Amino acid sequence: MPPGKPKLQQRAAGETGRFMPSANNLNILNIQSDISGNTRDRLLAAARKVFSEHGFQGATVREICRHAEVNLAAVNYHFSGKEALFVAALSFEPLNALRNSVAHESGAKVRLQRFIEGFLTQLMNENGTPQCQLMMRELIEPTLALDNIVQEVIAPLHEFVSQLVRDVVGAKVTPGELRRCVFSIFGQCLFYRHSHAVIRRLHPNLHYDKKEISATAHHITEFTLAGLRQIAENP
Amino acid sequence: MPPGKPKLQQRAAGETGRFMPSANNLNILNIQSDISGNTRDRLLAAARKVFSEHGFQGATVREICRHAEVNLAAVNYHFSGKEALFVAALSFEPLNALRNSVAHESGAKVRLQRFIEGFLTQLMNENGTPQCQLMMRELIEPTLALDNIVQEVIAPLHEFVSQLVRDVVGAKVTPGELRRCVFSIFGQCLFYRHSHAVIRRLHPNLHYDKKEISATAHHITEFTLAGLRQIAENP
DNA sequence: TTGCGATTCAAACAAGCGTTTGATACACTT
DNA sequence: AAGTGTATCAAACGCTTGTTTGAATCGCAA
Repeated sequence: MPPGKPKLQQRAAGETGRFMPSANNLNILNIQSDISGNTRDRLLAAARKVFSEHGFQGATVREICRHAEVNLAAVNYHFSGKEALFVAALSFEPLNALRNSVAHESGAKVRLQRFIEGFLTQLMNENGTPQCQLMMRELIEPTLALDNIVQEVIAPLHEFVSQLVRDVVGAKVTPGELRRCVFSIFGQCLFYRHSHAVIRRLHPNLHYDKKEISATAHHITEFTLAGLRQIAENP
Repeated sequence: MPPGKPKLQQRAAGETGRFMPSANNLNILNIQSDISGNTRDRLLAAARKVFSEHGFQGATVREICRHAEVNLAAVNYHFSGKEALFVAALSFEPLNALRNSVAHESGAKVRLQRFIEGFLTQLMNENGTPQCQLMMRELIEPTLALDNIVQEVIAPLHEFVSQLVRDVVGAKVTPGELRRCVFSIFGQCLFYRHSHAVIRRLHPNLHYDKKEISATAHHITEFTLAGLRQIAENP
């Protein structure tokens, strides 16, 4: 039993578990399990996957634990519960890294192109980080840490794109028009994630591999730049 | 008890319930309840409201029945269960009506403008039909009748917008570019619904009344037309 | 009035949920 | 070798869910 109130563990980074549980001791048979890391890390990885697929309400801790091959009680031992696990599974690094990597490109149009392509890649990359997809899922099902997410990631991201738009259309654009331009950019990108179930049914043979993502990013960039020029010319 | 297997009632349209239940007999005190119609219709109305707010998984039949002021068992009596109630609550008429009303406008740009404004209105209108919002909710949480919805509404809608795009950019556009243009249009519109929780947090003082919806529709139209012209000129 | 089918009711049911429990197994210190 | 704290385990708890049940109530017809 955990001593006192063991919730919200104070663990040093990289600390390893003490033993392998009997359900996981495939290694005594020299069988390599494809599960890596300790229980806590496996839980985080499984949580990102399951939460991003089914949403917070749709995901069950039993499925997460089954996927992580850990005991059911591990969620409440290593975290405080399902909700804390969700918050811990969130990660703002990929999107912040994208913002930073694009920021010191030269030329407004290049920065816009790079941002859209990077953003689309994070949204669509199936084998990539589900952390971004997990966050996008939260945007639609606003129950938990949305206030925090907006403050930490979304607002800086919108401000960043706002600056990109200003660099293209000039600083004399009205706040309302600026906001709508930013929304048009995000809307075009997010559509591919939010509506991907519909897209799959409309075009069953269409797969968003690296090439298709690149073509899509090129389209959105050209489409957007033309729209922005239109706004700039007719204020 | 219902005779045999009473599910999937065969009811004539407009048939009324036989008596007012004791929980609802406010009329003996001459108190006018704001609930109108029979049990089945009240259930449908409440289901549209609750489902569109919380999604299929998030909504509970208890909340729906409480909202409809109806006994809990009514869902399984008048329908076969929660899932059948959801399917029955879906309504394709508003979007099909929009398509038809726009179809016989003259001029491609006018049709596009009218469609975007009408679509945005159905998406955002808070006091309006929650049927469209209920359907849009289903697009993100693809569990139930999505195949049917895509076939009945989404596919015709995309085909309709595809024709609008062809009318603007010409028929020689490639299928891939055509598809991406349609996605850009829908993406810009749907953003305001899918991300409205984020928008509310980013701009707390911004409310999408009739005037703001109109301005937004105007922006999307101009933005899109410029993008389409760009596509048409650089094939 | 009596009987009957349709409808509504309160109550309970079975299943699934997140969470808790107490025992057990391990690594490490003394 | 014994003790201590950490981690995992199977099992159960309390609660909510969708659904079912059998009785009660209504309009209506004989």
